[in-house]
Amino acid sequence: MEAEKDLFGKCPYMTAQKVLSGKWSIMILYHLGKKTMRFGELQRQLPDLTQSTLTKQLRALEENGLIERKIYPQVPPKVEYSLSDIGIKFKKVLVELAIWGGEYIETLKDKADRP
Amino acid sequence: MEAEKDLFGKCPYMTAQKVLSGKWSIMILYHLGKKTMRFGELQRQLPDLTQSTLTKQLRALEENGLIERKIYPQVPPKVEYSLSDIGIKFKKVLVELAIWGGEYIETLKDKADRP
DNA sequence: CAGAATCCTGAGGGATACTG
DNA sequence: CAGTATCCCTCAGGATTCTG
Repeated sequence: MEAEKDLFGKCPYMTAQKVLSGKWSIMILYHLGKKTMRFGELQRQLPDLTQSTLTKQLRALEENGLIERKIYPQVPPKVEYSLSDIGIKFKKVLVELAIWGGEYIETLKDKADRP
Repeated sequence: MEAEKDLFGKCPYMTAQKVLSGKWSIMILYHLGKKTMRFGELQRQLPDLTQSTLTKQLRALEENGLIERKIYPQVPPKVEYSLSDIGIKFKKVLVELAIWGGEYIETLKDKADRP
C-alpha cells in the first residue's frame, strides 16, 4: 500500500516512529501482548478511548501488520485481536520501554520532592 | 510544570508514549546518543527538518528532561546538546527499537516480493 | 550560529449517533 | 457485539522571515 512506499528504505528509527505514532499504539500492543482479546475486552482495559477511536487505532495497527484480526462469522459478532509475528517481536521493545518509563517517572518524583 | 501533572501516576507506557510522541524525538535521541553535538551539527544529521522545527523538538525534549542544553556565552553563539541521565538510559530502548525496526522493514520487503 | 516570532494547514483524535 | 458514518477541532509540524 501507500504505507509501504513511505516506509521503504527509511532508517529503522523513523520506521518505528511512524508505526508507533498512534496515541494508543503502545498501550494496545502491550495489552494484546498479554493475550488475544476480543474488541470489548480490549476496550475495557482502555477506558479512556471511545469505540470509534479504538477501532481506528486497531485498523492502523492492522494495516501496518502489527496485529491480526480474526472474525468469527456468527451472531452476535465475535472479533479477536492478536499480535502478528512482527508484533510479537515488538515485546522486546515493550520490556525496555516499561523499564525506562518507570525510571523516568522516578526522576519526575525526585524533581517534585526537592524543587 | 504542567507536564509533570499530566505524567504523574500514569503507567510507564503512557508516560513513554507522551515523551516520545514528537515526530523527531527518537532520531534526535539517537544522534545525541552517539555524541554531544552543537545545533548546527545536529541539523546536518537531520536534513529533513527546518531550524525552527528542530528547535521546537529540542525544547520539548529539554522540558521533559531527556536532553541538556549548554550555552557558551560567546560570539558567535555556541550551544551544545547532550543526553541527560535519563536520556542516556533511553539508549537501551533505542537498541531494541533499532533491531525491531530492521526486522519490520524486512517483513515489508517480504510482502513486496510475493504480492 | 542559533535561535525567536508569525502564520498556516492537515491529520489525528474525539464525541455522537446509527446498525447488521 | 463490534463496528460504521459524520462532524468537529485542536495543535504539532512546517514554511518563512527576522535577529543578537
